[in-house]
Amino acid sequence: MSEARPRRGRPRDTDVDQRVLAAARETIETHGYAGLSVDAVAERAGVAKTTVYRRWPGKAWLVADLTSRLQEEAGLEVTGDIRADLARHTVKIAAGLVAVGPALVADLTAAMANDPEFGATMRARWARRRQLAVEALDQAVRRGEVDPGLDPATVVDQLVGPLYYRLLFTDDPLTPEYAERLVDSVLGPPPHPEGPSHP
Amino acid sequence: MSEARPRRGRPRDTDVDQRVLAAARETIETHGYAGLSVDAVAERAGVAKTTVYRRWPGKAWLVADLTSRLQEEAGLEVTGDIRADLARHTVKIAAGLVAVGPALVADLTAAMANDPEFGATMRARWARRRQLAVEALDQAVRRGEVDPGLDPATVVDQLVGPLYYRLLFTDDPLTPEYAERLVDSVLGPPPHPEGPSHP
Amino acid sequence: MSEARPRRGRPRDTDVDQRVLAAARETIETHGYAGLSVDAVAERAGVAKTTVYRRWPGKAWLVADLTSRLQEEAGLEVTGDIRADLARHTVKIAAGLVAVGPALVADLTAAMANDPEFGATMRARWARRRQLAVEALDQAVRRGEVDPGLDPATVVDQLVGPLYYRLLFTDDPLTPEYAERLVDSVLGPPPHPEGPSHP
Amino acid sequence: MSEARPRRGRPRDTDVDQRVLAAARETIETHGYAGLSVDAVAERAGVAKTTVYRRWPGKAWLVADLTSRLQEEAGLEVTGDIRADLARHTVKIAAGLVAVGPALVADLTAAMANDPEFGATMRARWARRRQLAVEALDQAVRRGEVDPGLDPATVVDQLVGPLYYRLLFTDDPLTPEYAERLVDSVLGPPPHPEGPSHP
DNA sequence: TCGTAATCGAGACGGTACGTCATGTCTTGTT
DNA sequence: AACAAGACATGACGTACCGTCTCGATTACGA
Repeated sequence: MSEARPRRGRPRDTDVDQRVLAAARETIETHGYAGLSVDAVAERAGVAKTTVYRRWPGKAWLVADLTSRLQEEAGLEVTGDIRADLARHTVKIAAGLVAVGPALVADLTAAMANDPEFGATMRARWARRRQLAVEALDQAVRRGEVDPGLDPATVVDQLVGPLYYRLLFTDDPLTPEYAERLVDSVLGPPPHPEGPSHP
Repeated sequence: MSEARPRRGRPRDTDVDQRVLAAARETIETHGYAGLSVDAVAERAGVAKTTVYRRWPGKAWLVADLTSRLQEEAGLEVTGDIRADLARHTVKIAAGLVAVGPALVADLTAAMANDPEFGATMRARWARRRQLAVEALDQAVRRGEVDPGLDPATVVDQLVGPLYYRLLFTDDPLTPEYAERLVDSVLGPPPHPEGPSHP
Repeated sequence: MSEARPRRGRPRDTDVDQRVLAAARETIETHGYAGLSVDAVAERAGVAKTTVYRRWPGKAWLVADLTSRLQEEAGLEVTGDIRADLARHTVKIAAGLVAVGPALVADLTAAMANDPEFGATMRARWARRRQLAVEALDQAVRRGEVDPGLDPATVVDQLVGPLYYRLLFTDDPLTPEYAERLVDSVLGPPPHPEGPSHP
Repeated sequence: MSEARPRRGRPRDTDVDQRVLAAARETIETHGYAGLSVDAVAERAGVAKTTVYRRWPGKAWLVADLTSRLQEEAGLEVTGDIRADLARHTVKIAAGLVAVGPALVADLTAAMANDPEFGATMRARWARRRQLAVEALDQAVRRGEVDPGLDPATVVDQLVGPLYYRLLFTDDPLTPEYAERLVDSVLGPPPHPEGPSHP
């Protein structure tokens, strides 16, 4: 990736990325998302607009970068207990979405729909995460850990889709409990040590 | 509902709405969603821009109106067979979303997030539809038609949420089959009283 | 002028003119001249915009009407003492201009320049007043009352022109003293009973 | 005066000013003053509207700039013969006003009355010119070159005021002869040291 | 007394321009 | 090269007037 690069000329100021991203976050906090213009961010970061565009191809990419740092990495941990794994995963994603907030997500969505290249990139990024969850679930199905009638891809959509839906299209809060309820809803109620649902 | 108003002043030209909406639809079809400016729509409709703004507070409201007409009215029909009712409903919503297309949906989403008033209005509009489905499912639960462990609101989210999710965030197509699969996935496989498909 | 007119139909509401003009004056006082729109005036007068346009061909004509009522009729009184007559006349015009104010005058000026018909009408209206002054002065010249080298038309312009000039283009106030000074300046200093300027 | 500025950022395209002003002049010539919109000028100049607004705060300022270039610089030349100096000056101003035309002048006047800041700026600009003439005349008075009873400021108003008055409020033409007649009218007929025209 | 004609209130409508905002590119001089 | 500064093209936004129009509801006069 970083092949010896001869790197002629003045080297890049290393903390510019941080300053810009911080400025973006602060701008959103103080002036709301609507006030997030590249000009404003650059000025707040004490950086020229040119410098911003040298690092990110456009506003959408900058925002995408910002959001991916706001979310903790929602990598799926596979422990063998698929229900718990999915629950943790779903809760993490929900938390990430809440941290980022509806405005950012919505704007990125619009950018994805209007800029094909950006859309493809973002979709690919998320596809990987989704694929991991699907595979884990698929293996659990094969292991007989969950109802064999379930389609793994559909189930995963039914875990993640409602998160975005709630965030963007309803007034209801996106809580960890909600995320867990989603898991129970598709996988069926969890078995209890004492007194299972089907005695 | 409010047909009793005294009707003062010059009445609105009845087909202006139609002309504007038609012009908007045509503009999107020919120039893509990105080319949809209020100026362009007004000109194409043979109408003054001010006339457009008299009827719709802004571009977003016009587009929202347009989309709600592009979707067939996804009113939930209650027949007593909740599974079939929900399936039909979900398929309809999916078809509506496909008809409207990701770009429109995404942009409206962004508008909702940036204009609080618009967001509130749209959310309220959809909340009604959602409420109907929740209530129908709730009654089916009480009737014992479906698993009593299911939370109606969560289930409905798991039917509708994935539709938006697929449309906006994945490359996978949004088909009627997918919509039906969602129903089966949360409600469990359909019972086969008289002869299953593969006996 | 008012030839027997059959006067069919509903007669005009007699005090509408007054109400509209009053509303115009009030609007200027409270919202400044910039806020003087026909809509605003009509609303304030409790009158429909149509009604305004039925009486005045356009905004400029309304404003012209308003100004002519703000100025007291500056008809030239001829007493035989041309210097005193012109002084009184000039002072009256100055007072009228001050009462009307620069904004109104300026806007009427612009309207005159942009609407030929309106311009012609207004010019004709003032031409009469000007002609009277010129004739009075001309007779005084013939009577030997003033310097025979003076051109009456030029002198009158040098009395009235500076009034508009001061009002519109300088910061200096338009006082009665200034108006009188103008007369002295062109006609030479007034003769004194005891001790003339050239003993 | 301020040529010492560090010159940061991309320098302004030097001929943009020229192109815009030329476009404005041409637009007025072809489409009349009424057709002078900032949009039209910008397009004709091959320049973005924003670029116009970067240089001139608004339409009025642009037009004002244009007019000041249409008038040849009416700086007062002081030769010692005050009568000739003032005559030349007055003729120049008259010529400038004619070149600019009543419509422009009238509209600028209206702009001055409606936008206080613009008005103040324009008044200040002209005040300098006026002050110069007043001072020159004042010195001539002290030198005994003209009637000591004359008030310099009043006289200057009586030279310039009638020019505007004729241009804007009468149908009479604004000729050089008229301008010269104004001078004779206030200063008295010119002395004929060596042989008058009609002895 | 009843119809006819004009007035009035209300507000829709076409038209035109305004000034603003944000994106992303480009052009300087400076480090 | 990277960087700061800022000019520039582009394109849309929403607003404000103007003057015209189309309704329904009045209000007189004349047949």
